[in-house]
Amino acid sequence: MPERGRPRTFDRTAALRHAMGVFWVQGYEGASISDLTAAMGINSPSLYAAFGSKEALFLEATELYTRIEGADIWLALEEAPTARLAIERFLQRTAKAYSQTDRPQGCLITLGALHQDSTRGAICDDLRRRRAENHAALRKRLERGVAEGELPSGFDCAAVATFFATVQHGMSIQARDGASCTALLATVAGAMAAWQTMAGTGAA
Amino acid sequence: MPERGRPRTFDRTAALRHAMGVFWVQGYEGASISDLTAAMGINSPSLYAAFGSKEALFLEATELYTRIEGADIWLALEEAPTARLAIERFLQRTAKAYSQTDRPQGCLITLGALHQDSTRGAICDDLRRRRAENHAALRKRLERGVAEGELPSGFDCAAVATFFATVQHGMSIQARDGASCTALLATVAGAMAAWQTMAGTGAA
DNA sequence: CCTTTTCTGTAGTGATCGATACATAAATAC
DNA sequence: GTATTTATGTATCGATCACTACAGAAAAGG
Repeated sequence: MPERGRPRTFDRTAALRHAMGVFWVQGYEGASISDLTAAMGINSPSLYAAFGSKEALFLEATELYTRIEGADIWLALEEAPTARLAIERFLQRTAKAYSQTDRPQGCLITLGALHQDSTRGAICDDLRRRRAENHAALRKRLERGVAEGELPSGFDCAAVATFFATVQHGMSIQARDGASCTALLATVAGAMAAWQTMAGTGAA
Repeated sequence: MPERGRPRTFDRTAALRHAMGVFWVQGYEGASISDLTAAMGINSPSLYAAFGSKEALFLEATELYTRIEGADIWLALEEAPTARLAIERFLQRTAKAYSQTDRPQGCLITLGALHQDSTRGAICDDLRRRRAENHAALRKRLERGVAEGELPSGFDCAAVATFFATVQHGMSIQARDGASCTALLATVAGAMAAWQTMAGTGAA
């Protein structure tokens, strides 16, 4: 525990939260160091001393985002008694969260860095990994549904997880285009309309 | 027809096509003038003389994209005999087009500029307008289905159009993450699984 | 006290951003 | 021919990019 030296005069976590907000609105490459330091209330040397680089700051911001903003959505998967309810509540919470007007619309993980270029492969890789984790969480919940007899044994959990993950990704773009919670819930209803067909026939 | 003056030494349309490819891969702000001129085989003064500005070049590139790359997908809507087949073929052509390996994955209109900032409001507005046009095309095809008796009179065409547009947007991100055509077709199957439920109950 | 360690603000670094000035080249108009 | 018009290549422009050198300030260790 390094208590030596001049103590930091700003709240590191609060600054990180502000940086997360900037990345959320503007994306990785759209957020300049000036934007970040202005929002964080510090000068650039403090940013580099505390976080290392813009890239490292972004990675910490996505980690915070996953923990703070994303947790509630994904908790729905575990808590719901059936796979069907789990998916439905997961999408409904997504609709609500993505359209809140007191924060940026859509998802930082989905929209943060879609265009790979030479300098930010690590950023894209990190976001892709997180998106893959989300897909895996959906698939595992569906597999639990199969194991518990709610879904037929031939159910293609991976394909259905891809479908619902794709819907969620699309909702990020709809939300970024200004879609209301009501509009997003209409999409959720559409996605859930697929459930009975898929659950009945063994999917896909 | 201005035949006066020194004639242009490059093919304007071919250069525009190359610029479109750069914007498609890297997005609006990810594509630098250097990237563009290198791909177009010209120097920056020629770019500005022929296209005016980076912003104007992008707008022309999206227009070309809509006309060349997007036409085939949207033609499916008009040609198919039923609304159901129209939507299904529309999504299937999307799956194929977005996953082609001889061009960038996903859609330029969807992925080109998702982060609004002060300098590129016109770009975002243009892409949003094109996305809105796509939504309107889907809605109109569904309304035709209602008019022709294929769909019930209470069918919520706008909401269902939103659902399928959202799926298509999500497919852009999946494709950008490396999803194969097969994987995208699984998502299409999922989306179409919703059809019979929506068509039977009056949707949403 | 003095040294060490760490943070802070000022003021930059070289690189690259989008966009141009300028002289020259190549066409038409007369 | 000369004048006019437009395109081209070189060589930038000021602004901003991500990042940092440096000196002073504020703490602990001795």
